[in-house]
Amino acid sequence: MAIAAPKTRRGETSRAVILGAALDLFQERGYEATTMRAIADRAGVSLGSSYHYFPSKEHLVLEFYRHTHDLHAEAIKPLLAREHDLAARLRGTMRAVIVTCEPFHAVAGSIFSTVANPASPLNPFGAAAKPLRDEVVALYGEVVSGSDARVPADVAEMLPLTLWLYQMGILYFWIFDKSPGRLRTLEVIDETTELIVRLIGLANLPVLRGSRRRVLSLMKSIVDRD
Amino acid sequence: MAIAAPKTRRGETSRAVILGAALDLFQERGYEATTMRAIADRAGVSLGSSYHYFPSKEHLVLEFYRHTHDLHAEAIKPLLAREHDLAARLRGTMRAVIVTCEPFHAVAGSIFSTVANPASPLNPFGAAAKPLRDEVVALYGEVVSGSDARVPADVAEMLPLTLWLYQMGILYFWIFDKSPGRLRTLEVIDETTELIVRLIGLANLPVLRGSRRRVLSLMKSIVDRD
DNA sequence: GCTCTAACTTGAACATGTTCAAATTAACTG
DNA sequence: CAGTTAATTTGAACATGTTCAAGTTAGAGC
Repeated sequence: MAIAAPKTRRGETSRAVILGAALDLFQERGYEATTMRAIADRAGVSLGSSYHYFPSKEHLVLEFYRHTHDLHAEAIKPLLAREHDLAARLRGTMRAVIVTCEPFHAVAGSIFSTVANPASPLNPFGAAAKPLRDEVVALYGEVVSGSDARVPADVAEMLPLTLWLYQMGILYFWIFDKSPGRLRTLEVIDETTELIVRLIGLANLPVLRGSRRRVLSLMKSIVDRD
Repeated sequence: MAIAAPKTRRGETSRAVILGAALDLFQERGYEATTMRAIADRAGVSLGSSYHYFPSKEHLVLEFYRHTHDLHAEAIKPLLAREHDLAARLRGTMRAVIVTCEPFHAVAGSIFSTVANPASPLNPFGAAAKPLRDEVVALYGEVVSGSDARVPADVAEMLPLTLWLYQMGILYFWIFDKSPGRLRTLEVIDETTELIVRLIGLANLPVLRGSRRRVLSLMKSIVDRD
């Protein structure tokens, strides 16, 4: 059920032109208001041709995801190279998510819900999304490992995955955010990233050690089971 | 955009019979596989008639929500009357959620995603869902207030809302749970409810007081803003 | 250059959520 | 009981995601 890879140069061109049209239209009109016929028209191909490359309208969303992830990863490269304070790295990374996704704010809601469906092949927890999910988790791994913070090994193991979840939470908040310049979300990012880093620092307190072990082993069992 | 209330006895009957057919079919075939035509057929009315009472297929879901909430509230009454230990109350309440929703497990995925859409009138954070949301939050308020746990006032204020969110998280986990008898989710409930209660107990620790204040004021500002 | 095959393209056809103008029903008024 | 009106009911029509059988193209092998 994977997206069929083009086998010829003509195919590659068609695929690219369809995807480009889709991304444009999603941005212009939103996900639901963009019809497959409109995408085909804009791309200059027939309706059926679109379905040759993308099994469904939803599958175009996965490409949309990849597109924004690539933009995001590119955007934070300088930050990750320069900055070594964990709070600053995390804050910068999250801010960049928001900034990168801003052009798609209007679309994001319907996309989010489309993708939240566990039956959807595009569900972030599912198999089809694994390559991209792994990339995103790895990116957060780099945010942590490239910092000078001393993170206990058991925490460090689960942290990237946790931050990936955290990013989804922030994105869901951002979808609802109607404040000018999405300042509200930026405030929440500043506040929560600092809290997260502080909490990591507290994880070594003797009183918290028991709970921490339980939280981590619970998370581990959930991840491993799937 | 609210659901049109019937004005005559005939109307009441029609509405009830349509809703009943929808709930049955959702259970039998799932949300997506249930067509509006099938609902109308089963109810013995015409397609257009269904739309007279329910503006969209999604609106039928809200009724579905209310239905399960009522079942749930009824199911935990004895527990809440008898038990006063917070952990036990919370555990029992969450277990009852899963048990109550079990017949709808197959449907729950698509419903969840439908409802997760911020543009949907049924979004749990939106206006249309407010009456039901308030009821659910109030129920968790009772879970807390009826217990003998000593909860700091500022924590107690945000706790019901937090538990409502927690319930949604558990439900999302449950949707993915394919273990026999949904035992996996029950385990997670047992583990997390205990962690929550323990965390509440820790909230008074001097080292945590600062973070606690910040978390709570952040949550408060988010809730008040909306 | 010819043939063959796989890749690609096409548009009609289908299913389903939704809309709407017209028809029907029931209840109230005189 | 006749007339009026509002509620209800109907089914045809529309838009859009998706499928598919048939047609077209381009490149590999000879």
